Amino acid sequence: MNIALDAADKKILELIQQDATLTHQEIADRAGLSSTSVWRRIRNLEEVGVIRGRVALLDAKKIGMQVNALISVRLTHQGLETGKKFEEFIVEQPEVMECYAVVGNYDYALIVRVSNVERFEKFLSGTLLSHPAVATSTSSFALRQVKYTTAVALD
Amino acid sequence: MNIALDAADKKILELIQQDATLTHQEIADRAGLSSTSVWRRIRNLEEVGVIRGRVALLDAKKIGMQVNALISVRLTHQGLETGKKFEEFIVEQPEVMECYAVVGNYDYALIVRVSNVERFEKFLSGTLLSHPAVATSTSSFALRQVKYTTAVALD
DNA sequence: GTTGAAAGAAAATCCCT
DNA sequence: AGGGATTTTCTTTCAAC
Repeated sequence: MNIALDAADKKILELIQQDATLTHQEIADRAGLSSTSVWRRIRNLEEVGVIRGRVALLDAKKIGMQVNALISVRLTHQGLETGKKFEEFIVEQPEVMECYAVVGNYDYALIVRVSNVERFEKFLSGTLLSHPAVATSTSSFALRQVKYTTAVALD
Repeated sequence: MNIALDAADKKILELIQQDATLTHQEIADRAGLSSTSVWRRIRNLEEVGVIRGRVALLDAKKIGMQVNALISVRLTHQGLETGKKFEEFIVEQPEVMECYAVVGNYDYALIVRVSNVERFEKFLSGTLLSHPAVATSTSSFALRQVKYTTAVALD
């Protein structure tokens, strides 16, 4: 399950986590490798699934998706079946960017992104709270996104 | 500030948010455009900053970054100066994937990713709680990442 | 002003040592 | 693992709508 990375792999991953448009040659120069070697290593990292994919990141504000909400959800029952149903439902909701199963006062933490407060209200009462597995929820709006990175630190 | 997108732009963005390795020709085929047109539109979307960049996403579990923590932070003072210092500090911490300024019982919500619980403990007491602006914090570990997407829904 | 076809440049991929 | 040929893709140009 756990894949070992050498220093060259880590360097490559650090670079492409920040900028996936770098050419193999640019990566090779910065990592002290040949471009063929970079190509082969990236191919391997993709094959074993360390690299899940490459995506374009958008500036959500610039396209009018300005509301970021943090929601805590408590389910009606904590059994496996209820959780499974809820999770399948969550994965299908385009407004939900992230969902974490947690323990404690609530069962799930969600990060939701919508264009405005009306849409949020619609998502909350029309979608989330309408789901039979959901008992209660607590929402708060993010005033600002102080930091957002997809790059995990490789230590 | 807010940039208007037509149907073709939205289709292109939807596709490259899911997979940035698609060629212009593949995008063109799926969006009903020519590859030149796709190229020009993507270039414009980059210039106006709608596309912030392209990055490689990794499978954090496979490289041993298995601990995902959600942390609520309350500052000692809610003045601008304290907040600014804290935010500058947070941006520099590689363990912090996301940070949101919120209102309510606490001031910031953090998502932190580290390799193991020892590293988390080190980050929490050695880094976060050692910062003079931090008054209190509440942490919970994510049992599971149910959903994680970087793709915002364009409606 | 926006489109698409086709040429030219650049990069990715594969082969061979 | 690296150098170089081949293939694919990206970028630019230019003519048409």
